[in-house]
Amino acid sequence: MSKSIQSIERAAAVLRLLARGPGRLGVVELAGALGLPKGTVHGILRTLTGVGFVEQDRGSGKYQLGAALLHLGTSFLDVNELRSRAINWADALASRSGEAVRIGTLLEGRALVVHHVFRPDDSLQTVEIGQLLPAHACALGKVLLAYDRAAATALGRDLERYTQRTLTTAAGLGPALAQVRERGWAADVEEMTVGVAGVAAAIRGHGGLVVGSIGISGAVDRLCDAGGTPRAGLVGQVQDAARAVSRELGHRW
Amino acid sequence: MSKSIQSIERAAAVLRLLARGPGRLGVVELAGALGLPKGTVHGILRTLTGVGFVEQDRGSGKYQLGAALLHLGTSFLDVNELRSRAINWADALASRSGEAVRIGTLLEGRALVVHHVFRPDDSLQTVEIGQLLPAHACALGKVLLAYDRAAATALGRDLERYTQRTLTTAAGLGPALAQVRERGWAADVEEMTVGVAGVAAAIRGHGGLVVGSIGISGAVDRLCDAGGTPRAGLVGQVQDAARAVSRELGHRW
DNA sequence: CACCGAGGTCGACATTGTCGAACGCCGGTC
DNA sequence: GACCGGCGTTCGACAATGTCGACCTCGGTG
Repeated sequence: MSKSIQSIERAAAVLRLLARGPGRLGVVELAGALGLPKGTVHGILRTLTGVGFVEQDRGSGKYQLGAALLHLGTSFLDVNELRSRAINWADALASRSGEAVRIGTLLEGRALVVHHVFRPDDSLQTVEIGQLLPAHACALGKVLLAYDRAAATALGRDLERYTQRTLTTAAGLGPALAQVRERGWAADVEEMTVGVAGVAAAIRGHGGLVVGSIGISGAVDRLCDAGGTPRAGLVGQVQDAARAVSRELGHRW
Repeated sequence: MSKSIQSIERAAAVLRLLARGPGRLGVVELAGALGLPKGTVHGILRTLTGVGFVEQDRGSGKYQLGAALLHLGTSFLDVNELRSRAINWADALASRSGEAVRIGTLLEGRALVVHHVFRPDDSLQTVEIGQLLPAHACALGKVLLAYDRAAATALGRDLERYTQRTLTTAAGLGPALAQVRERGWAADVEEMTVGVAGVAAAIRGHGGLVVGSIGISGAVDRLCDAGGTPRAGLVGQVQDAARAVSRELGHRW
């Protein structure tokens, strides 16, 4: 691959920083984070503001993400083949299992939620589409890591801890991923949130490459038996759904 | 405002084209639409692919939007003040009125849905957050146009027709917007979809500037009386909600 | 099998973005 | 209330940078 266009890469880096940072950021903060002169960063921000990707807060003068990105994001959902092919199967899995279903794909070493079906009861739930989950602490992400060696090694040694049970070392995660490959499914039991567990399996595309993952998540005592192991019936349902989506994407078993 | 950075503007134009076009687009299609040599467009696409804003379909070689945009879009929702301040009031309006609630803001002359609360029953409904609605054919959009002369004039004379009742001329829309300003609320009765009506009112920010709109939409026979006029009670509820959000944003009445 | 059109590459050119210094503004502080 | 420091912003000279069109490779087609 030849050279990339510098200014566009920098603009993308600015947007990524604004997405990560909790709120608004100033010119000098961004310049510091990127190691660029503030004049340069200001020019990028001016342009991004012009196209609606960034908005400036009047008064504080700081910058935040702009509305145009929201439309781009949902437009992505419209054309994303993984999602559109999987929607029906996700609905079916949700009603059969009685749990919330999510579909994930790998983005920058984390699991991006591209689809989300609520648990089929009337409880309060929020849409999680577009969220980035820590790959090492959820079933959805473990599946993705298990079949993407590059992403798994790029995570580094020390992983962020969310609960007592989070796998926080490469040494601990490696065997877990091997087990995922062996069994064909992944689980997370209170590794990200206390009281919550998940089960997921891989979705494969044309050439057998893993392009995403589908899984359920919910209260530990519904998903797992007394020993803390995911119920076999649910695991089977998840695997069936993953296979069905894979077949729909053109993968031959 | 000084000069903007050319390559970033072009990259944004590419993304906008990809978002508009229903599916994937090729290098030459994009180059043709932008009036640029294809070598240049290819360089932009290569860079956008590198940062994850664009994905290339293996096999066809065509390009589509990338996953990174989804996360940026939802990150925008997290920091958007209009949305975060309005969420509680939107929920309240939905349960009081019994209808679906949407909050909109102006983007490129159309109404961008930044929040959406389902109608409080168990019917099948899809999330509309991120959608761009035609401003001239929905209550949400009419409110925004009524208080933004620049956007209203930029629409041009001939507007797209969706139903028999769509206002398709500037001559027809002008008085309608004047009426919105006068009454303080807007309505659309089967102007975008047959059988569906909507009512909306303006949300004002700090300085009294209109920053968005909030409204309900649903079946005509629920929202309107026999004469096809929105029920006064519902109009009042929408106006109350709009006022409440405005107050929360710092607007003094 | 030649042809067309697709996506992709390459290198010379000068346009284009970069950079650092200087400006104006605001809010603190002494 | 004069000062200072920090912010976002502007400006212009320089050269690094992206642009552009010709060229390449590959599939599908008549």
